[in-house]
Parts: sequence; C-alpha cells; structure tokens
Amino acid sequence: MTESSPEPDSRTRLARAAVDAFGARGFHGTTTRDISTAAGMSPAAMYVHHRSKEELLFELARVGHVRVLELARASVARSSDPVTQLGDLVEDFARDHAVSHTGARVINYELAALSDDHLAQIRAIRHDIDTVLRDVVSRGVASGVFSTPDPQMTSLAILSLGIDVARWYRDEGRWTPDEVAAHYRLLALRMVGASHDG
Amino acid sequence: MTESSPEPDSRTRLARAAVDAFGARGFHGTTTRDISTAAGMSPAAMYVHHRSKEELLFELARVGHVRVLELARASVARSSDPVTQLGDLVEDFARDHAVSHTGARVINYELAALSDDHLAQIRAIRHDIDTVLRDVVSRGVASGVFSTPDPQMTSLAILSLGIDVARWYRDEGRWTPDEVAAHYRLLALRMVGASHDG
DNA sequence: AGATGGTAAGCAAGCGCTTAGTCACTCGGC
DNA sequence: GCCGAGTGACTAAGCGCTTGCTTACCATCT
Repeated sequence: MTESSPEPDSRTRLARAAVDAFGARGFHGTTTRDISTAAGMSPAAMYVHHRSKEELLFELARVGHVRVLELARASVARSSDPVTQLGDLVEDFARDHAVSHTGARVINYELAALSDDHLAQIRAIRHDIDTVLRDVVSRGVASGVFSTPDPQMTSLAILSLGIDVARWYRDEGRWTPDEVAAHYRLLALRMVGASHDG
Repeated sequence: MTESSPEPDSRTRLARAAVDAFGARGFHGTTTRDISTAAGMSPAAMYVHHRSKEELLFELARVGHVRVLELARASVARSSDPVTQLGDLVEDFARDHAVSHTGARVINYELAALSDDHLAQIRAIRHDIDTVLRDVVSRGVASGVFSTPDPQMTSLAILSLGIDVARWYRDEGRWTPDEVAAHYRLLALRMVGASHDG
C-alpha cells in the first residue's frame, strides 16, 4: 500500500491527473492544460516530463499493461491446478479492473490515440497477457478438467468479461470489488465447463 | 437488407461518415470537416441536418439503442421457455455487435461526450435493454432451470460480454459473426447454470 | 414565392507545443 | 567557507494552426 496523503512529486501528480482526465473525457477530450492545472502546475509543465501528450498516454499504458501482466503471472504461479489457476487469475483480474477502473478504462479504451509504433508495443504486452490465460485454459482442456468446443474463443471471452468491468464498474455501485471478483471466478469456471470449482 | 451501392441521400451519407469517423478516432478526435468531407460535402453541410456535432452523435446513439432494444424484445418474443429465450437473445445480441461493431463501438464507448440531458435519454433506453435480459434470467431462476447465486450480476455480466464484442471484433478476424453468436449462446447458458441447452 | 439543401468564406476561441527565462539547488576549485 | 558554473524543474507569454460553428448567399423544386 503506497501512502497518498503527503503531496506526491510532480511526475506522479501529472500521471494521476492525466489518468483522471483521460478516464473522464478521453484522450482527445482532454487538453494539456487540463492535465497540468489539475496537477497544480502551468500549461508548459507537462513538457518537462513528457515529450508530448501522446507520449504521456503511452507511458501510462505501458506501465499499466506491465502491471497487469505481472499480476496475471503471479496469480497463475500460486498453483499448478488449472481450476485453481483459472479461478485465481479471473478473480485477481476482475478485482483489479474494479479497483483501478479509471486507469483500466484509459489503457483499454484510449489505445486508438497511440502512434503506430507505440500501439505495437502495447499490443505485444497484451498478447503476453492473452497467452497466460490461454495456456491455463489449454492445460485444463488437455487434462480433461475443462470442456469447451472452442478454448480460444472461450479464453477471449473470459478476458473480455474482465476488461469490460472497467467500463461499467462504479465506486458508488451495488458491489464491492471483492464481490465482483468472487462472482466472476464462478462465471469463468462455468464458461470453461470446469468439473469442480477451485 | 438496405441497398448500399446507389449513392444514398445526404443525411444517410453524413450518418455513415460520422459512425466511421467516431468509431475510428472517437468523438473528440473527429472534426466536423472529417465528417462532411467524407460524406462528399462542404464543412457547413452538417449543420443543415444537425444542430451540432453533439446532436449528431446523440441521434446516432438514440437510433442505435432503439434498434438494439427492439432486437432484444423480438428475440425474447419468439419463445416462452427461458432457456430458449436467453439463448436466442444472447445469440442475436452478440451477432449484432459483431456485424455492426463500428456502430456499436460508437454508441457504447462515446457516450461520455453527450450532454447530461441526452445521456439521460440514452440511459433510459439502456435500462430497458437491461430489463429485458434481467427478466429472462429471473424467470429462469424462479422456474428452477437456471441456477446462479446472483442473478443480477450474472445478467450484467452476460450483457457486458455481448457489448464488449464490439471492442474486439474485427472483420478480418478469426471468426464470423455467426460463430461468435453460437459460442456466446453456450457461454451465457453455462453462466446461468442452465440445466439443459436451448 | 417560399421552402429546402447546399456552398464559400471566415470568425472567435481553443489547441498542442515552443521559447526564453527564472529559481532553487549541487558541486568542484580555491 | 565561498563562489561561480552547471543542472533540473518550472513559468509567462505566445505562436501558428485547427476547431466548432455562423453568415451570406445561391440553386432547385414545389
């Protein structure tokens, strides 16, 4: 848990302001002035730390995606049973997308604003995240504990379900992140036709 | 099936150009010149048919949402068995979001650009769509053919899954809309713990 | 004659980003 | 211990361009 009450440094304040602004109004709906003034600085301050508005978005997307990839790998590493692995992965993934819904919204729905080169780098990380999940599903199918006519599409659907939490989840909403996470674990296990719950 | 080769009228060309542009670059990333020139007209032409760029988006969102609501009602009306109803609804919903993925992307991910008043009108239609699905799930649970610890969250998840098809589906992709639809039918029925497939 | 659907030209505001400079701080040489 | 050169973070001002939208006008159809 990182402390948050003592005023963080400028780079951090800029990053947080950018996430909030991009999340609320989108990349193109956000001005560089929005970001810098929300961070308590002048319009030019952003350019001390980032070469352009697009590079700031890229930095947020890169860090955010790496974080999710590591989260996914850690979830899977805690067990060697596909049922537990899938359950843990989906639970952690869904919880994270509920807790960090604004950040997740930005890095999932603003990617079209990235340059071709930057987008390619992000897609590479996303591919790795896909692979973590797909491998778990494949191993479950191979060992007979999962049953699905199309493991690839089922994997995609499970990932899709988790990502979309970032779109609909609200802090003042009906469910806590843990409640969403627990239910999504069950849903994912049903989707793969798991014989028993993990 | 509407014909598309004979040049459609200006309003239609504007609407199509707007969907394409909003879908590709987002509302704020699209200029009024993008739209009107893509429709083969001068920059001012948009204002003959729409009061502002925001009202054009609202019109697209309104028509698109009404279309989906009617699609959902029609799917459910074809049967009185909850298993068949849910299967048909999810199948039609997923297929539609794959076929019309650009339009669906616009009306699901650009809503933040609407005025408060217009957003409220769209939310009302979305609420009706939610209700159609939730009623089917509730009736299935009540009659014992479905089994889920939280019918409301399960309904939301099924809807979420269908909407997110618009985000990831590509025309040049691995699956046809019908393949996605068929698989999503199965996934949804598993998610509600349906005793038998419909 | 009036309504309808369109254009050419352009305005005021806002945009991303740059420039030139200020300020607080660090650090090696004497 | 003190000093001047260098460094990194930041701002005031504003440039050149693009934005959404308006105005004045025109052509066609009823």
